[in-house]
Amino acid sequence: MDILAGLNPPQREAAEHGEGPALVLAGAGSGKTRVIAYRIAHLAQAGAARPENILAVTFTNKAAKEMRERVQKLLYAGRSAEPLISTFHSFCVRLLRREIHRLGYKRDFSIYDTDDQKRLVKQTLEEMKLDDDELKPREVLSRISFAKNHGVPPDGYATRFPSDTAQDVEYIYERYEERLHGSNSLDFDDLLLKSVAVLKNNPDLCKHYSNWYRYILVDEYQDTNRPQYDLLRLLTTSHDNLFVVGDEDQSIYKFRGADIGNILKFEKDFPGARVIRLEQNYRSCGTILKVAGAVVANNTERKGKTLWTENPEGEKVSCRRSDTARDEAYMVVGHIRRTLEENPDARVAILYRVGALSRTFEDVLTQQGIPYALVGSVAFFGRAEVKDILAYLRVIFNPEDDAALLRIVNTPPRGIGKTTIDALTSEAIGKGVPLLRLLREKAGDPQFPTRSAKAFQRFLELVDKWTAAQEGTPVANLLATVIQDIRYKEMLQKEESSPETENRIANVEELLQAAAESEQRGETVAEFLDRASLSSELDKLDPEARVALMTLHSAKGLEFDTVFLVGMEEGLFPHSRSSASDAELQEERRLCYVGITRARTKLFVCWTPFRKTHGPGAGFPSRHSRFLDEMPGELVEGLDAIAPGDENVYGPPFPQRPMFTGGGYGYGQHGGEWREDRHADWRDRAPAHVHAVSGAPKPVPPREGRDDAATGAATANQPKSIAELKSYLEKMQQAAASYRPPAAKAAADSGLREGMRVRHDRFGDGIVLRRERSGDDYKVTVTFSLVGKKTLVEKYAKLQKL
DNA sequence: GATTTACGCCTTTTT
DNA sequence: GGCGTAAATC
Repeated sequence: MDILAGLNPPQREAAEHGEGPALVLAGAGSGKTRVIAYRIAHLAQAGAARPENILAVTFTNKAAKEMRERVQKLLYAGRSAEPLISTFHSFCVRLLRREIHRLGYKRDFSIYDTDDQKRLVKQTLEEMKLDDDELKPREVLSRISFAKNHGVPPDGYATRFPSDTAQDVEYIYERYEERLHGSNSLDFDDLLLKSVAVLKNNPDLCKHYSNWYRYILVDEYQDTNRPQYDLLRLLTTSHDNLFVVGDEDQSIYKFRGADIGNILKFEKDFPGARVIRLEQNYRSCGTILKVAGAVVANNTERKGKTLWTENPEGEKVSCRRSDTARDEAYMVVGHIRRTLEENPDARVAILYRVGALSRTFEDVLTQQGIPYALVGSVAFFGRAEVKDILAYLRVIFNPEDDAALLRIVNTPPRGIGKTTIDALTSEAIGKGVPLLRLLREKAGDPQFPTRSAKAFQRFLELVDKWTAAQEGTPVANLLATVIQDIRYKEMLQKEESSPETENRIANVEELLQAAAESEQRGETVAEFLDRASLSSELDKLDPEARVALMTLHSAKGLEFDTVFLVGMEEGLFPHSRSSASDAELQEERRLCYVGITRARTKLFVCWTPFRKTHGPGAGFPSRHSRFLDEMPGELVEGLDAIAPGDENVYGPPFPQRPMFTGGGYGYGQHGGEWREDRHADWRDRAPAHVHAVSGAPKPVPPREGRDDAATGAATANQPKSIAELKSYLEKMQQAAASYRPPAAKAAADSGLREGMRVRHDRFGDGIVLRRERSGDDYKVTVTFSLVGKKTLVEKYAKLQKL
């Protein structure tokens, strides 16, 4: 059977490509996963390579899993050997578990997550007696990560990246690396870097792996970073059968070190590379594709390709302006409701730039009883209770894992307090000795305070007991013993008794279940821990879910019938923190492109001038996203709500500026020049744009070229007349008035009394237990039938009397 | 040393 | 309105 029969000519050309490098430029929805899967199957079936000599790398577990399933469908099931299809990170872990001893680590190394990393940096900061106002752990970490990924060792840091804090960072970086190594642990970056190092330092080993993996395929090549690139180079030392698939227009991980240059210069890096373009899109309607193309055409950093489709043109894209974020949510959910009524099998997604936007949509969906799947909250393995238990396992497995030990040494509380820990930690660091070993010394040290020593002894006895039992005990049983010994569930119950507790206990149970399943699959403890470290929330997105909520980043690679792109506002999208340079702006635009191209048949783009950022009172109107301006007016219905007017009525167009976080933004006129003024009140200035002007919708005039000024493309959204300006101002004022927190009224007298039955948006129905003054507001304690007792601030709770 | 309360910050994106 | 850390209190 010709397994390639279902492919179009360029897809087929790619799948049949023989030896040598190849670059497949695959536009959104052009079937790139398909091409990789078919190529793997083809290589194996045509006898070019044995399956086990094929390596395919992806970025997410989800993509790897999908790929595996597709390949399995194409090849006969039940082969003894299978191609290795894995993420970069799991491939590296696999490699390192075998080879890391060559770098002076033990094979039982731990993988530090962000929490662990932060803890480490924080300790060093404390030790240095530095205000963490000056240097935030997160910032330090990202600078360290940046240095590591650019091959800059600690002692070269300050010279290479001079700044007033560079010396401090260099010092922290140095300690950080020392302690990581001292804990026999690797951080995320290390997984790649150490893999590269081990291959680089051992040419024979490198050759061995390169010989083994005769054919290497890479998905999402545009997202590779420098170490990933280095790794691929090393793995291709004895051949150049590197087949990469990517789309420069979907490169959205620069902040994480992805280097779009890798895909742009592939042909230079791998001379003789065959380049294949996949430009036929099988996913979206013509209109959606054109809109996406028009937006991304504003980017300069691209190889350029034009997607086309045989799909119908479809409906116009709909642009919706709402008065508030809540209205936006109601509007979107209303559409979803109708969509699902028409077609219960439809798959719908709400996509946003920042995760914080999900809440309002969750509220409204819950309220209306529409089930949804949220990607990106706290992942299962990120839950505190799960991490606690796993930390126990980590310590048993790698006794040098200080970060894990610090996490569990007083969880549950066993009388080993912060002061004691701090003292011991600095001593351990000073001596360069793992914390657990120091604990052992102290437990037997007669000079040490007996109370603490006793506590240590009890703790160590447990650890020793588990360590002894580890061999030959199934992980799940081991974990069950741990949980019992430390009375973990009891601790959870003691902490708080609410539905949340049950949830936590359920999570602990689920972890045991996961351990048992892992065991059944024949995985080792290490493999179980590795999977926990490398898994993410996206991996378990229910593909059956009708409504999915996620960030634009998470949405890459997915597709939906209907997509709502919400929060299309300047400052939010493009995000203010990503609008400083043209390169960042281009990345935001690619993100927008990714969002648009997720939609199969219908796309909504939504915005509101009044999105409450944080806390009440910061209500400055925001401008609609410039990406809306970049969409062709004739393909988008509803754009006229942001009606452009005559260009010259009120002088030059207002410059577009990012929104500044922290205090709203505004523009004030000073000395005849528009400039940013964070404190300018919007009422004091002419509006930057007009919307919802009654009647006279005017098509958006064609935009000619781009204004490449540093401030971004200036657009013409001017009020058309004084009358319109007035009505605009009135609208704004009305909106602002209704925008005040309900507090003002509530504080006067909400009429709430103890014993009353009330309803809460999220918590459901309940009874007021207590109501007491607090400042110029009331605090109410309510027992909800669903979630139990909660104390709420009346002005925020928006309780409805029943 | 542990628990409770207050405050300040938040909002990039994540293998 | 939530979360995490710092300060206050037992």
